[in-house]
Amino acid sequence: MRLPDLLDEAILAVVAAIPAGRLVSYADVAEIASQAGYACGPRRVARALSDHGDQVPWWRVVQAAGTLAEPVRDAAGALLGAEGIQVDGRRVGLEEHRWRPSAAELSQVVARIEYGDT
DNA sequence: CTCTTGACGCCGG
DNA sequence: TCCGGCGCCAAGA
Repeated sequence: MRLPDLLDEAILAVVAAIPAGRLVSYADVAEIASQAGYACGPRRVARALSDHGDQVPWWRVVQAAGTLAEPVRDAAGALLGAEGIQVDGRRVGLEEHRWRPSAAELSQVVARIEYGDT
């Protein structure tokens, strides 16, 4: 298990900030992290979660089309259902539950990154 | 250095 | 809607 680098920590901090019952896409996480000063793309987010996802609510991160990532489809579906999100087989309502961090929430994320807390 | 490999995304058909 | 194709980008081999 690789040790998380600085960018991983930033990505994890963003995911950790997603409220229960809300969703974001991999690209959203990449965008938020970039706004926080840690530029990266969706594929980088996917890898960070693949390596260290167990430390954060990874199931709140879904694909841009609202579909669940194949390798973790079942687990994600169960966890999301437990949070009251309707799971239609392989898809969820990303648009309806999408989380867009306010300026305040964004600065909180930045602070947690600086603090080194995930 | 090149090549493959993804928990991805966008655009066409 | 569902694919296929291509772009993207960092990590390993």
